[in-house]
Amino acid sequence: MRMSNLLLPTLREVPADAEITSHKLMLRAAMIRRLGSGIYSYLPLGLRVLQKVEKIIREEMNNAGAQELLMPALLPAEAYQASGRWDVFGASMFKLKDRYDRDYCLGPTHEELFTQTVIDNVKSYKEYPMTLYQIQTKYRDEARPRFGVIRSREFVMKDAYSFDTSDEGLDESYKKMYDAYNRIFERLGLDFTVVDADSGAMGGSGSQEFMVKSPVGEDGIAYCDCCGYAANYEKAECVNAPKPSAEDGGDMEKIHTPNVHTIEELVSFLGAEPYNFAKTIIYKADDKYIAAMVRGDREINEVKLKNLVGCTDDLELAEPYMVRQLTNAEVGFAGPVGLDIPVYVDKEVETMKNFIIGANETDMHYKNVNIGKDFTPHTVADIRVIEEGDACPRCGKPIKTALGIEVGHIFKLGTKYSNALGLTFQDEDGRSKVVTMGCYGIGVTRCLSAAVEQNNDENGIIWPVSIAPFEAIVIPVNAKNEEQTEAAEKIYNELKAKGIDALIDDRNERPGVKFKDADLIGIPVRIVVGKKIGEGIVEYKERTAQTSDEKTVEAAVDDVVKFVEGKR
RNA sequence: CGGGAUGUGGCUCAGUUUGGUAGAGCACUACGUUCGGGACGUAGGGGCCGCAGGUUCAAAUCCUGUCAUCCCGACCA
Repeated sequence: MRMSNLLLPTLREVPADAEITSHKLMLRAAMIRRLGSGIYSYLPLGLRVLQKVEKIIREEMNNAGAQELLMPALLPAEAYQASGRWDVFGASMFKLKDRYDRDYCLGPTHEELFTQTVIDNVKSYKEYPMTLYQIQTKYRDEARPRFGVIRSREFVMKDAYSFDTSDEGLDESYKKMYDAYNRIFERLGLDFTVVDADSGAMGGSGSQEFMVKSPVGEDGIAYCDCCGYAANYEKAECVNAPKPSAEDGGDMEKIHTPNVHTIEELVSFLGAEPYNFAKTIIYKADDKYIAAMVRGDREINEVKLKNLVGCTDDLELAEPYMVRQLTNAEVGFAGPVGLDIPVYVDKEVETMKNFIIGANETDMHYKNVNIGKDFTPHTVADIRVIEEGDACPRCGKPIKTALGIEVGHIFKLGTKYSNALGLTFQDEDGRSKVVTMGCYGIGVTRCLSAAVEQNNDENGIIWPVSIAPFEAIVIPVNAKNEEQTEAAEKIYNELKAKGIDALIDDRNERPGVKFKDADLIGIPVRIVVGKKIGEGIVEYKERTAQTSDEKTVEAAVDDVVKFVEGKR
């Protein structure tokens, strides 16, 4: 590609609406442009990267035996109504009507459609197992689009679905996808971690996420360097870490604690430690109210709690007026004693003796409280958020935590959708049996952001060769020097003849501008044709994170072409 | 959906407090000088100041409403 013909409006200044590095760089490098909140256009450079990512995904999916097809994005409501997700997705789904007032949506994910396709076209056990996939634009009306294409409302997703006649078959199909995903993200040049995950709204039994560790990640992950355990915060199992009890060992006693609402205030007022206190939070679960208790220095894991309670809508904090009504006190004094709603207690609280709780009375707490003696929990379970330094649930060593960008997620769905929609197959014995499913997603456009987020320096993007928009750029230093431009054209043509994605900066710009743009858009190899071309010598340089202290290397023209070839 | 902020040429922003003919830098066009890390000079083009009402002799500026965008939280590839 000739740079003089390329739509590449690079920006010197950072657009004001970009916050994180990858978003800023993708805008500056003219990969994307914003059209609305969470809606982006891909300019030629961005599209090239997108297509390279898609190509890698296709190759690995095809190698794993999956078949590509393409579904519509505009979907009649029926399929989603049948599975119940028309309501479950609710506000997150873009819904619209046609001229006859019929309901449609823009597809947020396609379990229903793939399931229906198999129902319509596959009958016999002989045709299983089968894995189908597509790379397609998805639509989700996100509550808060953010960070450029990391969380956008229109995005490209690779979604795959496996169909098996047995649980063992599902395990096998799942493993194939798991392996393919590892190869894909390795080829994309991402530094990623596979974590156990909650299966959330998708339903089903097991699920894992592919996380790119990054400070701008939206998910918390806990991992152990010793045994390799890794899990999303939502899922990470917690191990009790008992702390010393308060010394006072008498019976439960009500104490006056004026204007003490928070744990911190309580700590300084009573001279106790946060872990001597158990906090009680009132939640609204569907149309019911429940209470949840964790130790004072812990946080409630709402995903675990929601799964435990089994509510279908979102679990949310109870409204303040309801807290007042249920506890007969101002917010901040809730406790389990005398509370007329189910109390879910974190298992760590069971290790506590003589602790302090709210007394359901303004400005009052109880001390010397003990489970069993003073109140009875509805349920005791793991409902807290894991913390850095907690014991690893597998090997007991201290756990580490990080933030991650979720680039892939794989699920064992089981029979959730096949049951709901009626996907069965006829077995050898002529009986009708239910198909078991898996589903496997990759946020394709999100991968671009993740790659940029992980690979950049103060000068711009540093693309891994596998997904770089161009593999090499040829820069004649002086556009008006014929010897230089001719030599540059020759190298460019040789690179192209060898099938290398090459770019030539044939613009009549000063060298500084060309160098800055080449760095910004992150081309892996830069070839500069300058003054020494008379001696048959050009320079080349690799774009790496160590750009500043890496030397350019002089070489003969032919050697440079060979070098670029060797980088692939 | 709660909390905070911002809307002025393609991009970054000043001007709003205290109403009085719309500004700068970058980008763009032409010419000239330059040419190894985002050059310089001269001359140009481009904005109903988010939108709609209102107050006023006069509104980017004051008032009301509305829309949009971003950030912080609850949700997800």
